[in-house]
Parts: sequence; C-alpha cells; structure tokens
Amino acid sequence: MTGPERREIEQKWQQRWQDDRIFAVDLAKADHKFYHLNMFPYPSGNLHVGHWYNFAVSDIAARAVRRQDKTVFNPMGFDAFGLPAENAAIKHGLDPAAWTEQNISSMRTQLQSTGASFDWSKEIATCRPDYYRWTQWMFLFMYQHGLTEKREAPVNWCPKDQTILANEQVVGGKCERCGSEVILKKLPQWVFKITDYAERLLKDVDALDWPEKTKTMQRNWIGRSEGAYVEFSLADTPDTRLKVFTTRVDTLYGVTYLVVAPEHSLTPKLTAEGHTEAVEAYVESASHKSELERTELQKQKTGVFSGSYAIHPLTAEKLPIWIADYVLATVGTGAVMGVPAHDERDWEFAKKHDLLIVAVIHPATGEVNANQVVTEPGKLINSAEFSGQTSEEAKQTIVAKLKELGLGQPAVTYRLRDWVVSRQRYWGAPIPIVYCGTCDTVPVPAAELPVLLPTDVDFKPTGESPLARSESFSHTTCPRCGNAARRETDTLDTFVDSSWYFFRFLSPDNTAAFTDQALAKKWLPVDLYIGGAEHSVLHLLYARFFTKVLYDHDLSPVSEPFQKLRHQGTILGPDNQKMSKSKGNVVDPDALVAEHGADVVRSYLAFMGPYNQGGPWHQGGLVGVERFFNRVERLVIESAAASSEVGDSAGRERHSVIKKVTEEIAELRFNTALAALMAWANNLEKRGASREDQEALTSLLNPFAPHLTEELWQHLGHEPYLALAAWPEFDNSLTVEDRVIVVVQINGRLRGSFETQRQQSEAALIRQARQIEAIQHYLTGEPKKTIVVPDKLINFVI
RNA sequence: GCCGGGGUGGUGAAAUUGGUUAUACACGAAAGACUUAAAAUCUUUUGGCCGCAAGGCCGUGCGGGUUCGAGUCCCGCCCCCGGUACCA
Repeated sequence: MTGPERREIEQKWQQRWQDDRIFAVDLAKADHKFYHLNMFPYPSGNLHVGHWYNFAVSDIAARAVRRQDKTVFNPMGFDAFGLPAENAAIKHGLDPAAWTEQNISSMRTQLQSTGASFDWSKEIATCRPDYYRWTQWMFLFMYQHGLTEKREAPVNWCPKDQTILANEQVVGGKCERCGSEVILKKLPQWVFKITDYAERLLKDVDALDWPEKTKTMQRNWIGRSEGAYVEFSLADTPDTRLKVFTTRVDTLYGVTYLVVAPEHSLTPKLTAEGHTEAVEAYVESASHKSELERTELQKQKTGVFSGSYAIHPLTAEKLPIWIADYVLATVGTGAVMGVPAHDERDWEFAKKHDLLIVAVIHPATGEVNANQVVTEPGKLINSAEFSGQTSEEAKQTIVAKLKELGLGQPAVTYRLRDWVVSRQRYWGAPIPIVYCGTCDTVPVPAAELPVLLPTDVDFKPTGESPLARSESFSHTTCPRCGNAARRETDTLDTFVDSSWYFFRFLSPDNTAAFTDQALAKKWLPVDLYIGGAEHSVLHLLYARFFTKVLYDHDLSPVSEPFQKLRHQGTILGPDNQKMSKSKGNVVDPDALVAEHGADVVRSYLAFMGPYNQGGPWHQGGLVGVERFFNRVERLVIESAAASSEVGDSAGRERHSVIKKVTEEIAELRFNTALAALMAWANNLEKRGASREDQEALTSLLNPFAPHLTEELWQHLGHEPYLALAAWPEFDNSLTVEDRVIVVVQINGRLRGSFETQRQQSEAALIRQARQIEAIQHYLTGEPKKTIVVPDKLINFVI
C-alpha cells in the first residue's frame, strides 16, 4: 500500500469508529474498569511529533488493554487557560476565548488523525465556564476548610510577565515560562496551605506504583527535616524571643552568634541605634537579589551586624545577632543559630566576619582541629553536663532540657512551601471572592458560580490584574449585605485547573457537582497515568494534594489519584535540541502522515526506542516500519494460508510471540513488542503462515496499526471491529520449545553444543556433553568442577 | 557540589535472576537477481584487526577486582542527560 492509499483507508476507519462511537464508554454500566489517562495538553493549536509520542503511542497500551476484558476509559481534554492565549490577545488583539476554542477544534481534528482511541464524548476544556465554575468551587471549598487564606508574602515576581510565580514555578532562579530573572517582592496573595498536608503527601508516596525516580523527587521536594525549635531571648528586651530551627541541637554549646533573614519581621526591631543605616541599606540590596543569587552564586557570605544581642538559653552568654541573606525568610523560622565549628555556611560566615568559633563536637573519626569545620556527628565536648554524650543522645537530652526551661521543643519542618495561587492575569478562573466595606472578605456563594470572565478587558500587563480595569466586573454587590462591593480581580494559577480534571472527565456535564460521586467511586483511581517527567513535582503534587483534601471530606473515594504512573520521554529535534519554532527544528507530523499514513508514524515512534527515553527524531527508520506493514499485508492477503499448522514448532512460536507482545505492551515496551512481531513475520514469510498465524499477526498488530489491521481483519472474513475483538490468548505450556540447545564450555570458553530434550537431569546432560568429540579432546581426566545450568549450559573447569 | 539515569556496531537500539557464540529488530551501506530503465520487491554480506582460506586475536566509556563465567556485580576514574540548590 502506498502512503496515500493508507490515508484513504485510515480516514474511512476513523469515520466509522466515530460514527459508531465505539470508544465512547457508558461509565455507569461498564464492567472491569480501566481508567487510562494521558496528561491533557495545552491547546497550542498545532500538534507536533511530541504530542504524537504522548498520545498515539500510549494509545497502543489503551487499545491492548481494551481487548483484554477491560472497559477502557480514555478521555481527552484541554488544559486551556494560560499565558499563550493572553499573549496572542496582547499581540494581535484576538479574543482569548475564541483563539483557544479555535485551537481546540484544530487540535481535536489532529488528535483524531492519530487513530488514538479517545472517548471524545467526555471532552473538557478548563477555560469553559461549565468547567471553571467548579475550579472556583474548589477554591471556595479550600476556603471553607481553612486551607486558603490571603497572606502578605514574599513572592517571586517575573518582571517580564508581570506576574507572580509559585516557588515551584521558578526554575533555576528564572521564570519557568519566559526565562526572565525572577525578583522577590512582598504582596498580598491567596495561598493554598499545601504544607498542612506535607506529612501525608510524603508518607503516601511509598505505596505508589510510580517510577522510583519520580517518587524520590517528590520526597526531596517536600523535604522533611527533623530537629528542634530553640528560642533566644533578646538581651535588651527579654520578653522578645527569637526562634530558630536547627537539625543540630547537639551543637547548641557551639553557638556564637545568630542570623536572621533580611525580610524577617523582627529585623527592624533588632536593629540597634547607630546601625539603622547599614541594616536598611543591606536589606534594600538583598531585595534585589533573587533567591538563586542569594543562595547559590554567592561564595562570599555577606551580612551586617544588627547591633543587638541575644541570650544563649543554656549558658546565658551574649550572642551577636547578624542580618544575612544566606538565610531565607521563607525557610524554617527565617532565623538560624550560627555554629561555625560545625556548619560549613556558618564557618565561612564566621571567618569572613571574624566571629568566635567554638568546637563542641569531637568527630567520630580524627581529631579536633581548630582550622577545620566538622560537620559529622561525634561526641560532645565543651558542653557542660552534656559533654561526653553522643550527638544522637544529646539531640534528645538537650531538647528535653530546653523544653523544661520553656525555651525549645522538638520540631519537624518541611522544605515544601505553601502554594501561591493568585495570578495578575486575565486568562484564568477568577477567584470567587468579594471585598465589602462592611462584611470584609466574602466568598461568592456556590450557587452564584461561575464568576464569569468579563470580555471588556484591556489585556496589557501592568502588574495589576487586567480584571481590575473592567468596571463591569470589579464593581458588584456584597452577597451578604447587598451593599456595593469590589470583586477580587486576580485569577487562579492554571495548576489549580489541572489538579482535579481527572474527576471532571467522569461527568463533564454535571451541573450539580464537580463530579458524580457514584462514578468517581467506580472509576477512581486512574489505573494508568502517562505524562512527561517534567511534571514529576508540580502538577503531580498538587493533584495529590487536591485529592487528599477531597478525600478528607468524603468527596473522593481515594486519597491518591494516580495508582500507576509512567513517563514518556521527550522527542527532540534532529539536532538533539528541544523542538522549538525559533530553532527551526520542529518536525511536522501532518506532512509525515500525508506521506506515510498514521499507522506508520505512530508505530515508528513506538519502535524508535524505549518509551520512557525519547530522543532525537531521525526519520531514517520510518521506511522500515512501512516495509514491515507491506510484508504483513502480503502475508495476510496475497499468500494463501497454509491449510493447517506447518508443524508443532510453528504453533509454539505463535504462542510465544503472543505472550511476548502481550507482556511487553503491558510494560509499555512497545519497541521490543514490535521487534518480536517483525521477527515472527520474517519467519512466517519463509515458512508460510497458517490461518491461525494470519489472524494472530493481524490481531497483535492492531494496537500499533489500528486502521490497517481493521482492513485485514475484514479481509480474513471477520466483522468489524477488531478494535473491540478479544485479544489473542496463549497457552503458557506452548510458549517454550521442548528442545533446547545446551552449550558446553571448558573453563568458560565455548567448545561445543548439542541439541536435546529440555528438563533433563544434570547427569544426563553431562553424559551428552562428554560425548562431543571436541570436548573429549579437552577433557581427558575428571574436571576439577562442573557447573550445570539446566537447559542452558555446562561448564567443565579443568 | 549533591541526587537520579545513562555511556553497547556507521545509526536507532536488543540482551529474566551474572549463564551459550554480545549486537535481536530495524535503518544505512555494499554486491547480486528481476526490469529496456527506474521504483518496488527479493537474495547475500555488513563490530574491528590479520589472513587467499581454514582460522586467530581484540571487542559493551577508561582502569582495576570478584567469579568456573561479567554488558549485567564491586572499587576508582572520565564523559553525557535530567533534577536540585547554602534547608539551618
């Protein structure tokens, strides 16, 4: 078949699948559910090869499972809020809604052209009012349960996008979207208190069937650390206490100074007379530095003395308090105790600023050395009654003592920070809050949702939300007292939209609730979730958080949304770079499909290499797949089937191929599954295919080449659809050859081999091996040792 | 720096728990068949070196080691990719 011929039959079958709605699932009736989900795409308007890799290749797994006595729900939708639409609006004066819907409709067509077996009857798009109504409802739900609040917070500010980014959205100190250097700024923002769930988000990672790598990343991101809070009274105002967090309370006697972050709320109070100017200048300069600059680049530890002192809780010594930006306000308590002898950062800081260094730990290995920082634990010295204890013991005993004095307690902190969800952007779900002069902050009643996005909006980014400039939107009445009031004009981070969409797919038209509870109970969790590794932290963590919150209030049947997760790799341009328009290395799948057909393109992508690996696009091997399909066609159509099995081993080969392909697809190892089919087809071509062979070959190839195989299936005299026909079965006892080749080694070197019946005794195998002439030549006496691997090899050591 | 993952032919890549002769399956290349010709298809060859051949030697980033046996395990090193960032 030529490419255009393929296109013709592909369009025919796609039309039939669509007309007969064969992939639409009646969720209420279905048995043996299998929720197959791809991370839904942003509707950029153009499908590139990477999309094909995600959606068309993972469809192979969905199609195989569907035929294995499962009802597969494989929905598709669009993560449709976000910056590109707004940028298009700013640049070209387009309406973001219309622009997005147009992209959706062209992407839908393109996605259908892949032959992927999506259930389009459940399509969602997060930018539609019937969806974001429930995103807003989620916000209110969080509000109701005390999991959201407006908080003045130092936030990452992207000067180019004029918006705030969550800490997690800052990549290497730069804006994840545009790459601009991010600066710190203090603004009132709505946050979700994801840190309330830190412990559970951490603990529940263990039981997930996810790549170990991804689980490790989640754990590291949450970053639990165990230690203690220690409180230091100020020398001048003993009522005021400075609280620090430390994981090394065993080094408490080595504290020679304290450091607070420049943004710490006590900084002004701590600044003593005569130091104001220096401190203010320092705080000012620190605000211009990004977190990255402060924490990473800086080898030189800058800082300024505040002029005030704190009292050591156990020795009552006076400790100077410094302001330094290597301490971050958002981490721990925003203040640390300086133990230069036993912490590298403190050591550097103390050396630079001539602060006292007191060693209090004798390292387990080596000697106390005044010129060296010792970070490993050991035995305490110079620590009053605690001297002689190990670090481990002292961590307990010192905290106990502090607790007794009311100056400390054990504590656990997390690296995870609360999730700032406010965005000063137009194209997102408006935050459903009203500010009233009398009633203060009032949530919009759920019945009044959605709070619709206005259309009379000036999009230009000024740092203020575009919605603030819409009179019709910002002016409203208070839902509580009816007086004139003002709406919140920020919109929600798009990660909020995608944190609950897998619930919505189950009942996208539901107007009574965000999802149908009976269906949720039946269909969740997602059985297989497939998406890029770049979402290892953010999206997956947020979705888990949402699911847990809903679970806690009986609105989710599960506390984890994604039972099994797998990543697909990234397809790079031929130049081994990420595909992008500016680099001109984007591979256009439409042209490939026009020339070779969808079956060839999706199968070639599957054949390229391990699915989780991705790699640069090379077109070279594409023709190999095309040739293979032509060979299959010949095997099924042109050559008459051998009337019966050609022999016992032919049947065995078929059974073992069925087994292999079935197992490989289940593990998403599409490349080796296809290789097994190719190798088998090569053999069939030589020996002739039986009717059973032809059917099995067609059937097994179906997930890869769904169109071609429907055609062949029909040719074999079956009714459509192969897409719904039972998956071929195999008899495990027939998947192994009854004869094996056993190799014979002398000292690990291959010297001969013989074919024999499998599963023989060691003695029988050795006897046969010794009959080989070449072996007799080497093996004159008794071997020193004989190793026998049943059915495989014999090694005589002489 | 740290944490993950990886380094196998000209190319994409195979190889249960260490167990055959590493390199399956493809691509590319070379030669041949068919053809007026081309395309398509088919056949053969294709890790390197030496050799007319038989055959031999070397070979999974580099150097050691364990083992009867190592692509697979251990130690040290080099390089590439992803994540992360002074976390107290």
